Amino acid sequence: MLDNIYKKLLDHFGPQGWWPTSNSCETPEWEVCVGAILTQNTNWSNVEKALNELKKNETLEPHKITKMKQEKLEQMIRSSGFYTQKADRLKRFARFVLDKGSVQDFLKNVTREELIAFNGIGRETADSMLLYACGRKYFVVDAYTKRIFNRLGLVKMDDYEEIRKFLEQNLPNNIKIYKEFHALIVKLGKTHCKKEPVCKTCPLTKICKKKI
DNA sequence: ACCCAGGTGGCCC
DNA sequence: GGGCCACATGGG
Repeated sequence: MLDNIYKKLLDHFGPQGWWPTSNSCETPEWEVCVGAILTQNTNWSNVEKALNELKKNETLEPHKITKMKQEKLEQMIRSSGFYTQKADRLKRFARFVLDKGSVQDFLKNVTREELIAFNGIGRETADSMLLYACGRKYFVVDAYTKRIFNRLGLVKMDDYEEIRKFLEQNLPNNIKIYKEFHALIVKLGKTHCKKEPVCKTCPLTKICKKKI
């Protein structure tokens, strides 16, 4: 079933290529983690501006962020919104990562529980980092995922962990599919049926019981 | 002038 | 466990 949905979305939209990173960063995985924090309830284009600002000034690397004045960091990431909170989160997170030894040590050893326990990282941000930076099979559940799978009648709840487990139990054992599927769900959510329940052009129309 | 965006934490009950 | 609310910018 999920297989079928995945194929339809992939056919319709094509590969989304998440998570986008620039080639200019020494460690793309670190850039993914920074992006994951900056994109909390924020349009990606605003996040890109903030990331470009950090790259332009060569201050994206974790040790630079730990040393930077909070006020300076706030101004550099201003475009991503909630910049006071996010600057604080980034500074503490960079410290947290470096205290693991290195970015590579962090990626290899950090646990989901540790990430969620970190103030400023919730379930979705944790799973985004685990999947797209650490390369581990955790499905990222966002508001679109909840909305779409509820309207498809495949889940009947709003609970993050329940939905994540449902997806992980029914998805092929393939990390590329985890990565691509989440991105495709976001694409679908952004482009179709924002104002329910009309969905004439929805690529899932034929398998929808309810409209997405 | 609204409304939304690749959420989270802190309250409150 | 869920229901509100603040947090803030930029684009449609």
